[in-house]
Amino acid sequence: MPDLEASIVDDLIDETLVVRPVLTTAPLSTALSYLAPPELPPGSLVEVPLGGRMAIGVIWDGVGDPNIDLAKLKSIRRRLEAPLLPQGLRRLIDWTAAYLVVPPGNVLRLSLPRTVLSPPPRKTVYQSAKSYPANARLTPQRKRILATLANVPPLPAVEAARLAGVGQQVVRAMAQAGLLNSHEVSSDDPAEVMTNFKKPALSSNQASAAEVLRQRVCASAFSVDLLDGVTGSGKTVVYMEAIAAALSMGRQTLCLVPEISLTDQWLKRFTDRFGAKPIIWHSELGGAARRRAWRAIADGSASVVVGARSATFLPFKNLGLIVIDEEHEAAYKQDDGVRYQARDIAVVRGRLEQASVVLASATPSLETLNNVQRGRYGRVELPSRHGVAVKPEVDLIDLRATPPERGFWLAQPMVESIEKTLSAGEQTLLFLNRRGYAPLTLCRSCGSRVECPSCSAWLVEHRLNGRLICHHCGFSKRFPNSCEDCGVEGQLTASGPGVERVAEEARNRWPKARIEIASSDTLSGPSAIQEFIRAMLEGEIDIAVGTQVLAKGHHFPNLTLVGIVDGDLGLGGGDLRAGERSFQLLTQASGRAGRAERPGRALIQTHQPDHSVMQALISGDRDAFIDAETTARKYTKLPPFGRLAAIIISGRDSAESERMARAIAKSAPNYDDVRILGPAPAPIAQLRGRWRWRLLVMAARHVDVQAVLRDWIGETISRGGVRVTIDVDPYNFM
DNA sequence: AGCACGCCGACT
DNA sequence: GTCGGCGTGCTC
Repeated sequence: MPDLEASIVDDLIDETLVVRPVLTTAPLSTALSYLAPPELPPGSLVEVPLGGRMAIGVIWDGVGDPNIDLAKLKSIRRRLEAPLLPQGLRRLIDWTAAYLVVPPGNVLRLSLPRTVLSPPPRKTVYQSAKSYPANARLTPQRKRILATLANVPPLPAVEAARLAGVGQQVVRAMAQAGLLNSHEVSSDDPAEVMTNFKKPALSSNQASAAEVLRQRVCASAFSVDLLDGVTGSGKTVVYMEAIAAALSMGRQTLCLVPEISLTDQWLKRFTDRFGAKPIIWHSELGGAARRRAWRAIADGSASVVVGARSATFLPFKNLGLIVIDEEHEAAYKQDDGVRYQARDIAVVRGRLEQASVVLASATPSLETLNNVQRGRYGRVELPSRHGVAVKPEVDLIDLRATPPERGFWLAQPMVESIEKTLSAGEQTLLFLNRRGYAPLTLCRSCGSRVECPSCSAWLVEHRLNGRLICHHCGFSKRFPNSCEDCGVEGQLTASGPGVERVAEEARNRWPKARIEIASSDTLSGPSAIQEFIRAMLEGEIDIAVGTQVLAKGHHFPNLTLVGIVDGDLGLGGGDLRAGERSFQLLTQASGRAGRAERPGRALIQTHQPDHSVMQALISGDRDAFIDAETTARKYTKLPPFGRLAAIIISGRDSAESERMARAIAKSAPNYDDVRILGPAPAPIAQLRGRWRWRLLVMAARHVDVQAVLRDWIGETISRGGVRVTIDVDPYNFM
């Protein structure tokens, strides 16, 4: 018998109940069936009994399983006081789960972070009663309260009392006496109202690009456009006009940005344009702010949301525009848990919501450019830089011909250029995408290398705090005096450069120059970054030595030289996107030079001056580089010309993991046009104490890889401490 | 994911 | 004699 007595919702006691699907956040392969009132709309948030406890779920679309054993059926316990999960999002969750071969409940969890479910705090507000009871006494204090409340919206007691200059007890007594009415309202402040505050002056190129995007938004249909323009061409100004169009259509905008790269500069431009701050969504958001944002997005009062990749799964009520800034950024790929590519999912969401999608980048991804070529995406180009700045001149320094002296990292031509820049009173950026002092510490006595105890990776020396740190798991320890293998003292020696070491060299060469390091270690948090930017702008720094935190975004008018210390870093590693990514990063870094009236110069130190990435950088011919990469991918049948999925097997026990990996490989089905590589130990074989093996599935474009994976592996599973994870369209091969 | 059910070590 | 370790399996 169905469990009826404990189950029925307070306000639904007399309803007839029917079988309905409810998706919970448990990692189950389908929605479960429950008894629920037929008139509860799909998307209602409900509490249901699940395996001896209560779980949060959402009434899903369609009908419940008609073949379900009636004895198993339970009823929903209650409906939660929350906005509906909109239909577009429900369809997106189903689509994403099927595409990534993960349980839909896991995807639902991305849309329902725990904290958003707590009911919004309420407060009691008071207003004057329509008519006063005959026996009510009107003292002078009471009259002042009535006068105060006469022409304002209902106020909380404290507030009314303060404005009237009386105690709040007066207010409460008046409510008792029937002189005031009270009611409960949400104590959350409403989202700020955006207006078409201040239209910017646009160049003619920008104006025509903005017009194309405006028309797309006004068409209220699905479309995708690449907004393609070099750094400084004004992409932000242009897509803000698309946001203005969405505002005027009364539809919401989602603006995705990589990580929390949301700068004060960007926010200032936004508020200057629209007269109010957007809703901001990222992983560090606190509980209350998160709940407020989520509800405002779901009830439609939030008109513009700027967020990191997790914002892709927010419950927009009426989404009309999705902007993906820096669409090529690898940070859009989530690399644990539900491994989604936010850019790709956002495009699907655009289709489900009949929204316009704008992909903005100076160095678009090969996948996006391919979609443009195939005519699936439009392209809006911003050809020239806005204003007077010119592209930097890019030159290579062949490290084979002019290597730096032993123990130094800057080659002679680089040193000379820096000296020229210093004497001209201009600024230099030395770019090296490697934190710390040295990536490897070895013992001169026994030759051993200092490794992380729980990862197969070297510990990186950080001299600023005297520690050795694992960049993969965060393990750290004090720099030891003696080698742990042979015990010999004073023989541990740094090998290879990090930003700290390059800064040390620069300080030795130019003792009078003001040199600062900019990496996530020295610039932790927005205030430190702001301070660094200020110091750069005011000319308090001559040479900045930085990692990719410096590669993008900021305008430093007096920065005229960018030196890439190791252009080859990132080219190796057998990652299919290594060349593309390297090109993007080095283009971004080089683009820092000379943005105002002064022409800039970028110098790249490399051992491979003939490499296609280096040639593309000096010629500035992005399209030729992309063509070559595209041809290579076509030939090797790699994405977007073929499909790729990784199967990652990991466990604390090395032998168990290997055995599982081999068993999975052995059970591989034989499909046409599907190749299976591996199992092979992952390049970082042990990570955070887990031994990892990988298989790679390569399939032709027409193959339904998801079906293959479902048949073969099922969803992500965990047995005997060994975890099997599927990564569709992997970005990270480590 | 939780939480139950289920078989082997050190404790009031 | 039990309390409890977390290994396996199910949740409408």
